[in-house]
This record gives sequence, structure tokens and C-alpha cells, in this order.
Amino acid sequence: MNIIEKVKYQINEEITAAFSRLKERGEIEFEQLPEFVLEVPREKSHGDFATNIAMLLTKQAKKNPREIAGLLVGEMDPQKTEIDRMEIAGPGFVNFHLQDQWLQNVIPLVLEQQDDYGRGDYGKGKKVMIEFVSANPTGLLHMGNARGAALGDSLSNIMNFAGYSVDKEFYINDAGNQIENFGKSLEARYFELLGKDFPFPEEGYHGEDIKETVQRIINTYGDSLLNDEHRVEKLTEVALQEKLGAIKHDLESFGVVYDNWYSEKSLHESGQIQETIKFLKEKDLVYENEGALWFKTSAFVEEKDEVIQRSNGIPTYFAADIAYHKDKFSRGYDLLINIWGADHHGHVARMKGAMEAIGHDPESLQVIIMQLVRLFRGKDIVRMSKRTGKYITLNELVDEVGKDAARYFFAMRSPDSHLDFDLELAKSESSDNPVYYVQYGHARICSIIKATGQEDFAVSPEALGVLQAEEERLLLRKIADFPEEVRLSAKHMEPHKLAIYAHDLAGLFHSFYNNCKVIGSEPQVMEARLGLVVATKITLKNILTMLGVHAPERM
RNA sequence: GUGCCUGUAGCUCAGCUGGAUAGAGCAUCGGACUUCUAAUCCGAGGGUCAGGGGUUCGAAUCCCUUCAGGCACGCCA
Repeated sequence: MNIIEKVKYQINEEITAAFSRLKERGEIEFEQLPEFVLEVPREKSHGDFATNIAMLLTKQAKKNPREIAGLLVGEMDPQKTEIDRMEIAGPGFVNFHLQDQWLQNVIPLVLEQQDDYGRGDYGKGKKVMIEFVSANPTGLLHMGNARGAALGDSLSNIMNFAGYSVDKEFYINDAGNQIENFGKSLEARYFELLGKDFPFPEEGYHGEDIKETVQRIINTYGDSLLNDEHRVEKLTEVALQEKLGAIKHDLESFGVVYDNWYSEKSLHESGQIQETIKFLKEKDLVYENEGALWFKTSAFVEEKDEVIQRSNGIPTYFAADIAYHKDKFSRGYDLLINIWGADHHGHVARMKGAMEAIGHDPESLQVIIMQLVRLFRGKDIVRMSKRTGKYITLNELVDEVGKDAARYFFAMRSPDSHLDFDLELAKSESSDNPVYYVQYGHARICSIIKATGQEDFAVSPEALGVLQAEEERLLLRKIADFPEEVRLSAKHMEPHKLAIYAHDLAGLFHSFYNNCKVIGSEPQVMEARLGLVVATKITLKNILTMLGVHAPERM
């Protein structure tokens, strides 16, 4: 239990106890204590915590809220908590002001836990798989993939930190129609680059990178494939290898390393897809119509039924995806998280239905839908399309904006936001990028530590008592909040909460920095402040690490 | 037409299971470097939380509805 949780728990217990004593003595009437909240007031003059319980009890107790609040305040025993004083405010809130000490204790804790400060056991070791990016290996990664990569990687770090056991997986779509198109496009380019006439397929991939890939194949194999009947297969295989290698490389340079890469093709070859279809047939969830096999999506969700095997006998992507998720569960995962672009949201309901069909709680599949990224260069929108081959790649993004800025930029926005990414702005005003604000805080602290010449130091509890300035208290409080922020960020699967927290924390530090000298202060003050800034540094670093952003020693 | 996402300051966005006077960055204006890093800080201005109903002690948050934008509705993935 972290510091905040502990204090809240104590106060909660004492509120409950106080009301049951009041009830026993007949001073108040209620059947059952309503679910109340103990929250952190926005306004700091309202104390460290506040509860709304008095307002919630009015009907049952037939008393006005301020009267109820008065009873509570009179009955609560501050000895059992770290409460310094209580007050009744507004319509009937009870505000709790805590003793200074409870917050100061956070500093020795952070100094002791170091890289582990903020780590929790909220996830209880639950096995989680996060599948993200999973882009077609027919081209390079674009901005949407970059967003997914930043999100998925940060989320997995955060959930690991919060006590889950998370694996990251990339699903390789190396089967199906788009691969056929890919093969045909390769074939056409192959002929073309060898000076032969060949029609370019209508739905082909026009990307320049494909031409380059084919040119490399020609450099290696020459024109030996011209008369090879397995020409398309061979071209496809070589090109896929190359594309996949590039994808892997680009992701690594973005700080994203997967635990596993899973091939869709392997699902076809192992027979798992047919097994899955058979399984569904046996459950009477599949029927035939016009030569195709349909899955009864409508039995689970309000969707129309969906084809899982085409009349030509080839299973659809949906069938493969069901088999894939069946496989994920069979590997022992308790929770599956998928990160998809908004253009796939229509797939969510039927996948959840399918999870039910294969015997799993639909809620054990969580799909995070992220809205699309619109790319701008100044005022001009840059259209992204793999088919026409005009798009900015992840690689180019990293080259242009830098890994840290790109990762932070994506991480700090809710997946629900339709985000406009202006490359020119990100480039030209890079010093205004929020990531520098946070990193600068870290660098400044490193600089202070260096100036003291101290490597290791302890902080005595007595010294911490001197931390009374507003800037010091706010910073302390923010640091104490960190484990709770991690927990909430993991619980709601929202990495952007931590990015925003990091920005707030850095802001409080910068204010502190401008108002409170560390070096050159009274020895005791310096000792306490040094403890405070080191705790800040540790916290900042732990967040940046989770977000995949470098925490620089100097800038 | 149906479904999902979005609409909060000039711009980009936060706002946790409903809480007290709606926040931050950028931009604008005015201040602070003989100092542990000015990539910083302090202050000011800037709002019909898209509009309208409802739920209640209390709504940016929940429900209904209208409007606007994005996305999806295939024997594609």
C-alpha cells in the first residue's frame, strides 16, 4: 500500500467507525452507510482530503448536511489517523488537514526505493498481452503505427510497473489478400525494372520503397525469376523478410522491443484456423449461405453475421483473428489488450462476440481504439496512403523530430483525441516541446547534485521538518501521489495520465527551483532540500523510463 | 441511413468512479539572470465547457435530443 492509499484507508476506516458509534448511540439514523468518496480537493485551502458523506446521508438521516458533518467531526478520533484538523465547508464537505509529517516521510521512502519507487502490486501478477502496431508487412510504418507503438509500449511498461505481467506481441499479417496484391505489385516492378512490359495491378502498392526492394532482389537474383513459376511466391517471401526486418529495426530505434512476433500465416499452416471453424461449427454458431461460411455474430452482439470462410474456401481475416485470440488465451493470458486504429473499430464488437463464442469473458479482451493521426507540414495536410505510397514513415519521424519528442508527443495525448501532428511545428519549435520541459527538470537536478559533490546521502527525519515553503509542500505532495498515479494509469489503461503528471511534477520543481535555493542554504535546509530534489529526480526518471524517453544528465 | 470517436481560452489539449471559484502549454502583454542551467520562473488578459432539455443537494462529467467534424459499415484487412 502506498502512502496515499494508507492515509485514505485510515481516514475511511475512522469515518465508518465514527458513524457506527453515532448510530449506536442513536444520534443519527441510517440503514447503510452510502458509498462515499474521499478525494483530493482541487483547492488546496480545502485540505489534503475531503469527503462528501454528509451530503449523501441527508435523506436517510433526515438532517441537513452541515449538521451531519458536525456530528462526524465531533466523533472522529484524530489519534487513529494522521489528521491535524478538520473543518466543515461549503454545502457539507468535511475537509481533513493532515500533519506535516505524513508527507515528509515520502522522501526517505523514495530514496530507499529508487528505481522501484512507484511500483505496486495492483495487477497482482495477472498475465496480460498487449498486441499493438501489427502493421501489414507490405510497407514501412507510418504515423498511425507510430502512435500505436508509443502507446502500446508505454502502456506495457506502466502495467508492468503496476504489478501486471505484461508481454508485447506483434501480429504479422503475412497472409490474405493484401499479401497477394503485394506479390503482384512486386512481380510488376520486377518486370518493369528489367525493362519488360507488364501491367501494374489495379489494387497494387505504389510505394517507392517497393521499387527499391525489388531492385535489391534483382541485384541478388538477377533475372532468374523471369521464368520461374514460383516467381510471385519467391518475390513475396524475400520482400516480406526485408520489410519485416525494416519494421523491426524502425521500432527498435523508437525504443520498442517486442517479446514475440506472431505470424498469421502460421495459423493457416498449423490448421488452427480450420480447427477454430470446426469448433464453432460444433457449437452451432456457423452456417452456410451462398457457398460461404458465416459466423453468427448476431447471437452475441447487435451486429450482422460475418463471413469466416469465403466461397472459394479461403478463411477470412476474421476467422484468423478468432483463431489467433484463441491461441493467445491458450498461452495462459488472463487479459488481452489490443490497440487498433479507429478504422478498425467496427471489428471490436464482433471480436468480443467471438471471444464469448470460444468460451471467454468478452471483457477479457480490451480494445483501445486510437483516433487517426492527421499529419501536417505547416498548414498543408499530408495525406497518408500506403496504396499510393505517399506517407511519412516512423523512421523519418524519428529523424526529423527525435525519438524523445515523438514518443512523448504521442504518449501525452489520450487515444481518443484526433490528433494533428505538425512536423514543421515539432521541428521549428522543438525547444517549446513539453518533453524538454520535463527533461530539463531532470537535468537541472542532476546539475545540483553534481555541484554538491555528494553521491550518496541520507536525510534525517528532523531535517525534513524545515520543508515548509509552499513550493516544497506542493512538490512533496506531488511526489507522494506518484504510486497512485501509476496505479490509475494502469487501471484505466491510459498512459497519457502519466505524461501529464510528469509535466505537472516538472512544473512544480521549476517553481521550487526559482524560489528555494538548495546549495548555500543552512545545512539542515540544504539537507532537506537535497532530499526533496533527489526524490523528484527519481520520480521523473521513473516516469520517463516508462514513456521511453531519455532522462538527460545535462542539456 | 446505422454505429463508434470528438466538440472545453485565439491555437493544441488535460479535467480520475458526478463535487466547492473549469486548468496547462503555445500565442499576446508586463516583470525576474552578479545566483544550483533563463530550454526556467512570477504576474495579467482571455470561457455561453457546441446548442437545448432532463436526472439531483451539485453536471464539462450521467441520460435524451439537435448541430458540426472524423472514422467505419465488403465473400478486404
